[in-house]
Amino acid sequence: MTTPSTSRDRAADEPAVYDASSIEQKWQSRWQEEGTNSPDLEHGESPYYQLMMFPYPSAEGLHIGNLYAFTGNDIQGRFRRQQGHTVFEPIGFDAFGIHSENFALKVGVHPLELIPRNIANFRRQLSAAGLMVDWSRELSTTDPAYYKWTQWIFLKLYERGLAYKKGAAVNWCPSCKTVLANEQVIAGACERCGTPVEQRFLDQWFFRITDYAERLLKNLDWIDWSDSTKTAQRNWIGRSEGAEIVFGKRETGNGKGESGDPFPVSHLPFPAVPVFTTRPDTVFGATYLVLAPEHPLVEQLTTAEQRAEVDAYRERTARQDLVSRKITEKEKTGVFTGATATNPATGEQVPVWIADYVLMEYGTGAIMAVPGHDARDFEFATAFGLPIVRVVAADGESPEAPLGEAYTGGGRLVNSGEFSGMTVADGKRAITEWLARRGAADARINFRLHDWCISRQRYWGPPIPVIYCDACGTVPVPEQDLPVELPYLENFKPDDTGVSPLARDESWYRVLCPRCGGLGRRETDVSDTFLDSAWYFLRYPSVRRGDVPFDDTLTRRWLPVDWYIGGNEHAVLHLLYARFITMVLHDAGLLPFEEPFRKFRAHGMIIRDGAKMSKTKGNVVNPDVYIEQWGADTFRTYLMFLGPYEEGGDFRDSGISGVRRFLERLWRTALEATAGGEPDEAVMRKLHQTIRKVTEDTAALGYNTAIAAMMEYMNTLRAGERTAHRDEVEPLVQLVAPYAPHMAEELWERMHEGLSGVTRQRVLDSGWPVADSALAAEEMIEIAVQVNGKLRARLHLPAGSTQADAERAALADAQVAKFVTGTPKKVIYVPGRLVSIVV
RNA sequence: GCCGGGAUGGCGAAAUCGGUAGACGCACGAGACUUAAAAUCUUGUGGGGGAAACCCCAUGCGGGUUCGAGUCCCGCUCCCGGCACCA
Repeated sequence: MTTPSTSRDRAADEPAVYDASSIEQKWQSRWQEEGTNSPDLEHGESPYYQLMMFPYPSAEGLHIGNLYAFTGNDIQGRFRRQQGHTVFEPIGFDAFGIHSENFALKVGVHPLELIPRNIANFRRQLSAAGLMVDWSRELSTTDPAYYKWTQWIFLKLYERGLAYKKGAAVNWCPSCKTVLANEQVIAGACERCGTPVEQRFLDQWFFRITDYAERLLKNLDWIDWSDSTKTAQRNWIGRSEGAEIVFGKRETGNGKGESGDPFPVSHLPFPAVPVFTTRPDTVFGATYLVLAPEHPLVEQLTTAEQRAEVDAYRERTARQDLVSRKITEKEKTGVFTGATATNPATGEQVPVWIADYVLMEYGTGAIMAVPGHDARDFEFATAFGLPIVRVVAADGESPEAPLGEAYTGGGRLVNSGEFSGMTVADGKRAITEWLARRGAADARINFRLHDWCISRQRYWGPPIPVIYCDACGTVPVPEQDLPVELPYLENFKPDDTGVSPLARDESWYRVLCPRCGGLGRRETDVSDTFLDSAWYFLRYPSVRRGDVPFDDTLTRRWLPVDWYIGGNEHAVLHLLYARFITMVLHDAGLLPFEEPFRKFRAHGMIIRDGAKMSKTKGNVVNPDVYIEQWGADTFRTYLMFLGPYEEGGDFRDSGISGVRRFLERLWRTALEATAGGEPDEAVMRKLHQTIRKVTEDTAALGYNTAIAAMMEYMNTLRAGERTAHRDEVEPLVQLVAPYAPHMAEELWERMHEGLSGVTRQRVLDSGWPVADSALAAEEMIEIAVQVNGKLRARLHLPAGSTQADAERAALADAQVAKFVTGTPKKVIYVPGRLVSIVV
């Protein structure tokens, strides 16, 4: 072995120029050659599944928001790996869906051609960013080997009675002749052509996610997720406790039926109308009823005189799109049906109206209107001259005090018979029980969560694996016949039939019934993209298995996901659906857990120069340009430095240079470091403080402050005329490795050049430095001295100083003495921090 | 309207079991090196007063609790994100 040349000699020979581009290319190809990022999933110790939300591979390429998410995720993964975990950081592409399809239509290229092209571009960009991604287990939702199992999941739900078909309203653009998602309806018009949107009823497949509402809500209490995400899910699930109250049920009864049974038509005009309310305590103030215009009872209730008006109103509502119907600011409209119903509390007859502010899909599709204590009802009652009665009064308020607006606050019941005087809470309970005893009410819990409509009358998605047979009805495609492959359609544009373009390919949809062998017809709708993404994390570890969706052993070993990072824009839909599907598979005995993600954190949004990035503003950051100019290491580190990861940050070009300077200083300092002599004690103290801070902050996503701490340490290292000792620098290279992985590897290699044994070791597998609290401890501490709360002096005392020492030193200080006359009234001591003197 | 999150120097931001406000970085000023520029290095930088030592003011606005408040409480304003006639 030759005499090891020190880095210093080397630095003297050739100038240590930091060439980011060549270093990054070198390490990216090494990682690929050495399989660095493909962990041994069967045997690797201490598995750690670090997951990021997979991207939709758009034609524009990687968005800065994606890269921000991925970098933060990658740093966490690398950090865990250095701490000794076997880290699995997979990637895939969410490439089905309307988004891709619309884009393909726009540019006139088939998605089958377009998507692989986009994915290739994404691969290039993601590699250039230096992500520790396991490319050997990449997946795409559009791959038949993947969506075979998406279809299989549909079958599992179908088997369990959780998939069903029913008619449902959709937005329909009569000009584009297609179904629109709610997001595609802008102010009641089609976002593309501006034509007013109508409602249509189509048969659609639904998943019974509402069966899981209670559980989806309950588990939120214990899963370790961002609070903002949990709150969003809670609101979305929208649990409401209340009662279903029946209006119009005859007290004496006719000997048949429990509460809620609609009376036969012959009983006109008193059919029973069940309503849902969260305020059963206000039933004495219910002065009229309102039904959704499409409520089935409207037909029976409407009197001959009102028929024309009611029909006209219903028709008008039906023409309206689903979005603008739900606009709050809109003026209230409605029509009287001519019928009245009995208020079960007062026994009075109240008029029954229909109005579009009542929605058929929530509760019973009918409400008891309490204009005195509900803002919407108040508005309606005012518009149509309906009676307004006060049944709740705030403490000290007169029961007869007039209501200028709906009073929705608490207080005591008034004008409510024997219940007057009760609090709102007691009244709720008591009145519900009272009505229940008479068969006119039931306590009830309602959710605003609706069943998940998974049907899409589109082309670019996995065909729903169902066959319709005249003899057998709906027949699921047998498992062994999966996948039902999406056929190549030259023309995949949606048309005016309102059914999927797949319905044009007769050779595809004409099949034999798997049950009876007779003539059958495939379902021509495809499933929602959100179904593709509701289970992809289960597939990653088992992506090489063709025979099962997910391997048992691998799943037990790697799932649930240890840490999931993604945007809060998916707080409700994707994250809720993923939880739901996991629960269903758990209930089917296919998964040993019911929550898919142990830990979820939402990253923040990244804006630019104080404004949201958008193509129209022309302030979109193209990662390629920045990586080319500054290098991936600088770009990554800068992205993480601009603000707290969970809050996002403001991207400004001017800030990048500071990060680049920091890395260059590190580069020079490391290569100039000497192995001779001893490290400096004060520097080592700072080093151990830095290790502690970077470790804590990195683990808690405090990337910006972790970077600041490393910069601070770099300033310490470079203070004065000295050359750093390699023991002072090596741990810093390890700390910076998750942030600037290429440079760290290069430095690590150069610093160990000529040394045997460790030469082959990569910084990624070199471990994570451990802070030594003894070495980190300060010898001297600074104590602030306040007099009457104002800072008057700073004392430097030995670390072991007692309260008495500190007080003595404080009072002895000249500056302090100026403000302390006589004996202090009180002295407060905060150990190691301050002395507060009150005079 | 409801639910989250936020407001701190010229700018991005630190600091929240209440305890030295502005770490780190950008930008800017001064200096060193250079024929010069760039790069690099040193140094200064919240506002006001003062020759200085120091003093006063300052974390969106108005109150409060406290020896002490960016942090806690009450009442507002504005910004961002989400949901939105859910009874």
